[in-house]
Amino acid sequence: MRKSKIKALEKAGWRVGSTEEFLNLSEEEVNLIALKQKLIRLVRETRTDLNMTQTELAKSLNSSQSRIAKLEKGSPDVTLDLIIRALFKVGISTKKLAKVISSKNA
Amino acid sequence: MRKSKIKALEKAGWRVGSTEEFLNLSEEEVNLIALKQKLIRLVRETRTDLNMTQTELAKSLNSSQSRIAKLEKGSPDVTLDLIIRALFKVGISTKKLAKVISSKNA
DNA sequence: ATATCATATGTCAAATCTGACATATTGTCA
DNA sequence: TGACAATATGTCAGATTTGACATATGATAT
Repeated sequence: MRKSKIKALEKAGWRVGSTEEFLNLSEEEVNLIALKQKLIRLVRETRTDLNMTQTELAKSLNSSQSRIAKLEKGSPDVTLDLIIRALFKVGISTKKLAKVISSKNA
Repeated sequence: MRKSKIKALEKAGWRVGSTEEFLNLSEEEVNLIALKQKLIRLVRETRTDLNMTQTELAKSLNSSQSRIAKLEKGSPDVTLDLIIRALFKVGISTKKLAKVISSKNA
């Protein structure tokens, strides 16, 4: 965004900044969200590769289809704990896990 | 198995770690616990390397010293989310994170 | 089009986790 | 020894996450 435009917007009463700033997200929260996104993608990819349904994965985790759907959709109330348990359940190794974590976001 | 059950059993004198089979801990729960242990170690190591106190780390995370103490002691009620946020707060990169995750337990 | 299976969305009570606080323990100085 | 800082432990009310359920939407057959 052009500086002149930013100034103009600020004059009009807008606060111009990054999305993170707007949402008041701290650095480690941003990093955590990015990490979750990578892992969530991996859950869905791996699950579908195994021709497994959300319902099947849910049952094996003593969870429910709706929760897995929320997980894969990135619902903010899903913990990293559940994501990681799902990953282990679909057979992801710590090595693969590490690889994905250190990879750049798509 | 629920954490509350594990806690109850431990209070009653059982050692959970060594009686996995009897307690019917599933594979992904065991893996999750092992993963947490690795990361917990990394939190303490990195924090002390930075000459940072638990109180200081807690404040920067809007948490409390007692929670960080529990985290570093491996209290079962501490989520992976909090552990990872702590790691990012002490400056761990995703690369380093990945390295530790794929490393063997000491 | 309709039957069927998979996924998405909304709600909620119960389970779990949280920061806060008090207090105890440990370590480290003089 | 005692004072002091750091860490550990216990408790708890409030906040968040959970599985469960109902239901909607989507996808894919026949």
